[in-house]
Formats: sequence, C-alpha cells, structure tokens
Amino acid sequence: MPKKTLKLATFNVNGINTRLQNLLRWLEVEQPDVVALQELKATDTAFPRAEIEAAGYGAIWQGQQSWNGVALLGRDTEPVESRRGLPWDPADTQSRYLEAAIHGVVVASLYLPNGNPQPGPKFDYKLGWMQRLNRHSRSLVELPHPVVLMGDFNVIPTDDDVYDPKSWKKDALIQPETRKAFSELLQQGWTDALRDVFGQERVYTFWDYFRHHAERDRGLRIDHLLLNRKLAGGLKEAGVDRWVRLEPHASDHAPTWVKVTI
DNA sequence: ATGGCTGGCGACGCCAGA
Repeated sequence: MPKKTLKLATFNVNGINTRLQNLLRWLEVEQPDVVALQELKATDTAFPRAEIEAAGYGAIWQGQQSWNGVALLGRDTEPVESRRGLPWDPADTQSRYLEAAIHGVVVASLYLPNGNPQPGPKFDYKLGWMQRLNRHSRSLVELPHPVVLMGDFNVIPTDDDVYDPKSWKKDALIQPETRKAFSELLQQGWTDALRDVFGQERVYTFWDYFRHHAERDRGLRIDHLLLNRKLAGGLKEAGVDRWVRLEPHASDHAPTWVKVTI
C-alpha cells in the first residue's frame, strides 16, 4: 500500500467557544489531518459542531461544564471512537481522555490533571490519573497499528523544558513524582516526538499570560506527542505553531505537531 | 518571596489554570 504523510496536532484551546476564531484560523492556515483538542470548557451541547464541520473536519468530543473537555477532529473524515475516559475509576467524572481511529492512526486526546497545589488531593488525583494512563497505554504501545498519545500532559519532563526551573520548583508539573510517572510511560516504548526531533534545542508549547512571556519566549514544554514503535519509524518532522500563541486573544498554549508517514 | 494575567460563573469577588 502506498505511504501517505499525515500532520497530527494537539492544541489546548483554553475554551473552544471563547477562542473559536483562533482555532478556525489555525485549521485553515495549517490544515492538520488529525487534531486533538483539550480544555474545551464547554458542555456537549455547546460544542461548535457546525463551524468545525464547515471547516472540513469530522469531530467527536467529551464536554463538561466550565472545565476540562477533550475532542478529536479528522480532516474530511469522521473519527471512529474506541474509548471515552480511562478505565478503572468509574467515580472519575472529569472529561480528560478520548480515543479514536482517524486516517488509519489510533489517536488519544488527553488532558492530564494540573495537580496544583501540591501536596494535596489535587496532586494525588494527578498521580492516580497518571498511573491509570500508564496502565492503559501498555495495551497500546505494542499494537501493530500506528498509535499516538497527544495532549496537554501538564508535565515538564526535564529542566531543559522550562525557561527557569527555579521559579517552577514547587509546581506540580515539575515534581519528581510527576517526572517519574512520565518517564515510566516513555520507558514502555513511546517516543517523545518533539524531543526526538529537536535534540538539545529548546522548544516550548505553553507561555503563561504574565510579563509578556510569550513575546519573550519564556515558556514550558508540556504538550507532548508520544508515538508507539509502529508510528515512530515514520516520524519526519515536528514543530510548534508559535504564531498562534502570538495572535490577539490567544490560548496560553500553541498547537504542537508531527508529520509522519504511515 | 510574591504576584503578575485570563476566563467562567453568576453577580463583584472567587476559583482554576500552569
């Protein structure tokens, strides 16, 4: 079968309705084939289905009032849903995980809990969620099909992934327990695509709204695309559409992507 | 060491984000 090239992207939109024009403009300019969205901050009925369809994308979503919410988009195709929510905790009602087959790739859109303040119950929830993710991901990494886990992981993997590690010392995103859980996930056999492509070079995906951090490129790398063995062999390029972060009324995250052949 | 910014909720201040 002839190989095809796909652009797979993840974007924490920080409110899909608040930032719909930013999202639509990015889709039009960059034309990704597969998109994972996080932080919809919208209920299921408030999802802007018509506008997304008019832009040329099929979509599935898992909304929630006020917070969280994840979605998957396929350019000129309807995602085929394979999972909604992580297994093993029926009491967890937060909308943070959605999985589907799109253009021949198994794709997860995940919004890992922030976990602040730490220590405390929110940090415990984060670590528990990571344990469940790692348990579920073991069933995906060795699949003979291409698989990508992408989203806002809320993990700063190393001190090279933050403009100033000292100022984030107490943050849940940088704690040893957080990093250990993420490292254990990678050790299952996942490829951290941005780090693989950029090597030692600095690359960020999030810049907070304070002190003109976006313009000064003082950011964090917390949005990740993890490729299973089958997909990692086809990794060609990776990048961050930082221009989206510099637009008026922007999300605090930028779209982060890979180009792969399958 | 702290607070700086932004948005949702629902009624002006509080919470959550990272």
